[in-house]
Amino acid sequence: MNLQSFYEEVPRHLVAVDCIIFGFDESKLKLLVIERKVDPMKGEWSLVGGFVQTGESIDAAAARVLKQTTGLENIFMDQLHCYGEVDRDSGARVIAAAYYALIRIQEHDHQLAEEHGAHWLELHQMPELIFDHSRMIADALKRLRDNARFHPVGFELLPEKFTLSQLRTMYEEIYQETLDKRNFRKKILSMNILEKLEEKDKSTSKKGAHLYRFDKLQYEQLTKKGFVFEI
Amino acid sequence: MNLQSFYEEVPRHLVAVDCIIFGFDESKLKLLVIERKVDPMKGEWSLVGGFVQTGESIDAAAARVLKQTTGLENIFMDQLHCYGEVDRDSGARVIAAAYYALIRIQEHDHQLAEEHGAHWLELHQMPELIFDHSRMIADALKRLRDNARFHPVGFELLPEKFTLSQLRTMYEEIYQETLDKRNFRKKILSMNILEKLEEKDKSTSKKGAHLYRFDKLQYEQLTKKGFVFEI
DNA sequence: CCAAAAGTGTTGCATTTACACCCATGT
DNA sequence: ACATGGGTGTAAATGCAACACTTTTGG
Repeated sequence: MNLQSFYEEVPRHLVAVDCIIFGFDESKLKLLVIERKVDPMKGEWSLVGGFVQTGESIDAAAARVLKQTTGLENIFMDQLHCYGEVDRDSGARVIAAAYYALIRIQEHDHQLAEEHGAHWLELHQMPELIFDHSRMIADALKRLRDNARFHPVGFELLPEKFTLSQLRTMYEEIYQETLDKRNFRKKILSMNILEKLEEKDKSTSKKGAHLYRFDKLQYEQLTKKGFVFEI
Repeated sequence: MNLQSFYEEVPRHLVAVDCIIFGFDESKLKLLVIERKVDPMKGEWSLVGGFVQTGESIDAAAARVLKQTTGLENIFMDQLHCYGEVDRDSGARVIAAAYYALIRIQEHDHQLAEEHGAHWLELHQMPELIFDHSRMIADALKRLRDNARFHPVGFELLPEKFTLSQLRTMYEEIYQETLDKRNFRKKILSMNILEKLEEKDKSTSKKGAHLYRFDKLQYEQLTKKGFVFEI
């Protein structure tokens, strides 16, 4: 068998990417889903997705799909899982690599999203989605929870400057449990990975809450010395 | 655009599976690697792999590849990651889903493995492998460590009956750190997920060490009640 | 002046770590 | 009788969870 035939005898497959895009809007964890515009399943709820092109890495395909619907680039995005059941897509045999992304919901291109039929829905009011997309969402949520516990990825969901209340609320949303205000503060501040700003956010109280910024550089320094983030 | 053309316009890809097969041989964590028998890279070290066939799920393809080289079925196997860089395989554009498996090294078909040019190599004397296979191994090891910390997957590497010393040695191998004998015993026994057998293993000491068996059913019961395994 | 969110410490309890000697037995 | 790995308990330190009041200020 020569080199040529070794690869040529092998069947080829459609490969798609699907994106589970998380956003945090004030106090709620939300997902970007679209009304599907193509058959099969036209009009049904779906994740945003697309096919991997020739000469395009699957990571690049996922980034492209994300940009198409949100206008955003250089976003936190991680491969979730590759779904390869033969009949998972009712239109054809499609292997799907799912990616989950954490974006700052405020910063995305609302108009672009609207043009694509995209909607931000809260997690607990998610409708049934096509194919195995509901399963993907369940898997992504589990992954987000696992990941956010030991890595400071949550900050990707918040504006650059945030209050400790916002931060705590975000974690409460992710884990669906209330966190003690004092213990949370103590823990997160003791990590020394937040930069306290002079500015205050007065939008939610008369007194105003200090704004903080995640100090990524400092986090990386500490990590090298053995520090492990944990919520 | 009709349904037919929607899928037909899309490029198709070769999809491979590669298996990172871990085994624990007495006291060492090992990996099954082969001397590649086809071009390109014939004769180089490689993970065992194969192409996803038409009508075959990617999980099934991985299970098939595992069986081909070890003779084993119904093995703990988890998808690691899908590697999709365009140039990762120098022979053609191939998207690879990597799986990692934990097997009881004693139970595999040695002869079959040998026929496939397979060798068990210790982790820290692993040669350079083709393509991105070394990267896959690094990722798999990290995943094994993450997974074994909170899930009782380590038992998949041990014989059905094992001593606490074997169990501890296995974790020491996985994490490359020594564990206190008494504290380890205390912790693992307090979980109530091990069944103590009457039998003793006298192969490593005059006195003989009690054999234990992982009680999977019990573990699942406890898990339902909120128990979380942790080493 | 009052409503509403921000900010602040202490204590008991549980968990984790460190650590050293006796036991059983085959040779 | 002795060498070898198996098996056992306690005390100190650390980390974690529970808990309530004061501060600020815009309206």
